[in-house]
Amino acid sequence: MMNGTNPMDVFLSKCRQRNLKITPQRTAVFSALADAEDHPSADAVYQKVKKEFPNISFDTVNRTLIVFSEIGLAEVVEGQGDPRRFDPRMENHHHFYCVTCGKITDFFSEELDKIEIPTQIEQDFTVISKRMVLKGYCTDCRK
Amino acid sequence: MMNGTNPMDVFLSKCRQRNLKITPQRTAVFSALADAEDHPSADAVYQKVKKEFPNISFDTVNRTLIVFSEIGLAEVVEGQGDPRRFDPRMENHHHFYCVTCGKITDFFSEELDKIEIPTQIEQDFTVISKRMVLKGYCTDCRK
DNA sequence: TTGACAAATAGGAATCATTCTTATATAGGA
DNA sequence: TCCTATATAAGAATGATTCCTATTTGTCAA
Ligand SMILES: [Mn+2]
Ligand SMILES: [Mn+2]
Ligand SMILES: [Zn+2]
Ligand SMILES: [Zn+2]
Repeated sequence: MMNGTNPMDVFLSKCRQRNLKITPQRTAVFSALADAEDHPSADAVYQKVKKEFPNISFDTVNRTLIVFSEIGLAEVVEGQGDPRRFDPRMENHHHFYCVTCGKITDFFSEELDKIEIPTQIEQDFTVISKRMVLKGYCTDCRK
Repeated sequence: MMNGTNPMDVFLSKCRQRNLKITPQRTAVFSALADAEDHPSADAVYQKVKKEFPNISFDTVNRTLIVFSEIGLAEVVEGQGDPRRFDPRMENHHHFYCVTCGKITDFFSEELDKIEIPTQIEQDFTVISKRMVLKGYCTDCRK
């Protein structure tokens, strides 16, 4: 049998691997996150999903997102003490963070990906991800 | 008249520049932060300062730290939706974040500092800082 | 040195995000 | 279809941060 590689198939197979039930709520949260381009907070995802499931609770959305981050369907990205923000994009990439509006913009750079981590760090720690985080003003916020 | 370059002198001159009153509380918060090596949260700084000023309020510490970050005496560093963490070290440097215990370890690398930001990003945004953020397990947390 | 006043503070309330608790509902295998 | 481990909704509890306001204080000009 063939296993597609579209996001929904990945979701289904990851859930089955982990014996996580495929509930309508979980599926809806996944779709909402997968579609998001804006590194949404749990509350932002909740607002989206609520349109389809008016009765869903914030707790379910939040818990589900954390589960996703645990099983490799999303990643929790760096914030500034703001609510957690979730990133559905699992490819290696980098972030620009606007200090005015808080928007996080993805960008890609093979150059940056190639960067060598200093030997000392590699020795002392087990590195599982690396990312360049830029801060500054986005197009909208610089006048 | 000579202007020292030790941290306390920098603090005093920045405050005077901005017409910020030099209060015992502000001074104590600065000292506590300047001594910290652990990217403390506002609450961590509060606990330290309280030993010297038992009556200081959390709000004063928190507000003061935010002021410091606004006038270039500290920087708010990336967290994970945890409370804000503050970094008194203003030299360009990089971070290793332990996903288990949350400890943030500084490291330096001229190599990383030299990295070129992609032209597209430079065009679209005004970049004010760049930092490599590594995630993984620290010495204590990897078994 | 003193007085005036803008700025800063303490303390507590309010807000906001997150996590916990528990009674109920349900997905998925037997 | 039935059973049971999981998942859910709802709301309480927690934790961090910010706001509010009466009071205090650093600074400067007289
Ligand atoms: Mn991203
Ligand atoms: Mn640092
Ligand atoms: Zn912006
Ligand atoms: Zn650790």
